[in-house]
Amino acid sequence: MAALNATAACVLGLLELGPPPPTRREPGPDAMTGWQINETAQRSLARFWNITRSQIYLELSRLQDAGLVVSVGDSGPRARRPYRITDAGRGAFREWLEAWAAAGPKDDQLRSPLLLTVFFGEFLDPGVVERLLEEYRLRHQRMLESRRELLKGLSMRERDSLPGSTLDRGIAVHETTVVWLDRTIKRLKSRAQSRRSQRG
Amino acid sequence: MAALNATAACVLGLLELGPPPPTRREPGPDAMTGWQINETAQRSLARFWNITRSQIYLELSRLQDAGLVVSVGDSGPRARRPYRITDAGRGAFREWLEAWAAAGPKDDQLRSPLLLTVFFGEFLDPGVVERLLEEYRLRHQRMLESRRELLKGLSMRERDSLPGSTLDRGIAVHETTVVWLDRTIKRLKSRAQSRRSQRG
DNA sequence: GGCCGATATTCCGGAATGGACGGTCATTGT
DNA sequence: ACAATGACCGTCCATTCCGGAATATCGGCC
Repeated sequence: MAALNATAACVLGLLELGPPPPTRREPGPDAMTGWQINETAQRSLARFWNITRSQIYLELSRLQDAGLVVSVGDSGPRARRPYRITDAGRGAFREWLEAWAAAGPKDDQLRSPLLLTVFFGEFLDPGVVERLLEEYRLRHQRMLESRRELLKGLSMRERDSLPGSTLDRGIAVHETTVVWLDRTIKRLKSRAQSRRSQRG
Repeated sequence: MAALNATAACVLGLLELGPPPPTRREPGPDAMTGWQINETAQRSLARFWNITRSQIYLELSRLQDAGLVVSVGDSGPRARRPYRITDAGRGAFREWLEAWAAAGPKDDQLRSPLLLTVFFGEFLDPGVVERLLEEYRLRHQRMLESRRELLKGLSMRERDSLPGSTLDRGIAVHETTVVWLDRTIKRLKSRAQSRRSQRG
């Protein structure tokens, strides 16, 4: 059987973790629809591992062909189709995860619109850059707060768990970003200042 | 003319910035080969905006078709083909950049093997996770140092420039990561500890 | 003069992206 | 009762992105 790709592995992983208890809706025990998988992914994984809906659905049908998930019969209302992970699926996921870990550390791949804009910022009007950075600051501040709320809602046990640590790191990065944005905005302003005084 | 994609825009931007003076080789003034563009990108952009060699070459020939770059005649030794940005290219880049900035803030897209492993870490042997995190720590520590070196090599003016700020942020993020890794490793160890004492 | 490693480009298959599209169901207003 | 609206849910598509294989040229070294 062909090796899993990252999205397929994540789908399996999320299925194995099962639907989050609070949101748990009809789709029987430990079954999730593509839509639910996507929602869950967006709330957890997506912060550090991008995933798209279309790819999730694609992988779900491939995983079904490979017998790693099964579509549970009662498709309920609408066209939604809940899937459950099989034993073969659990095995494949473990295998993938072990190979993944054994492959050793790999660099992050990032696409940061913020950093790209700053990098090419000298070609833009300083005022435009400054306004944009202020907007980013606000945005990161908000995210920071919302994630702190999230952390508050966790039990001690959850906070110390490995998935909990990923939240920790999100918070740290947002904090760092806000501080860095403040510094960068200040620099921009002082440069504008000195340019004005040179001219005047 | 069709809108530029991100890679095409980056190629134009890098061409406009021109080859870095120290490495400057034959390819006439302000001309760069695909290879050089890629090298430059990997040293600067790539930290926060992923780019692949194959896409660079693809976009170069498209940009040439669109008249935004020209291939300068003297292809020198080997099959290498230097390109220079045209006035139309400069215009297109400015346009793209302004539209990009005007579109407002956008979230980063990240693919972090480290975070993904931690997220699914409960399915792995704790020892394996711990070793892996140690390796990541070492790696980030090294990157941190190399980027600090880079910063030291910059003039005051360069350090305060917008591209210089992106370096700043890289340093901040690596620092944060090392601290977070230490914390996470410590937690892992203490969990192993308490599990052992429960059993014993 | 032949081999090797660095330079340089091309090509390809698969994965990822983002948005458009088309249905279905629940609610709400009339 | 019925229409309209909007939230659900899944599919599809064009394009971009990714990584590595294949290829070819050159410089230096024995």
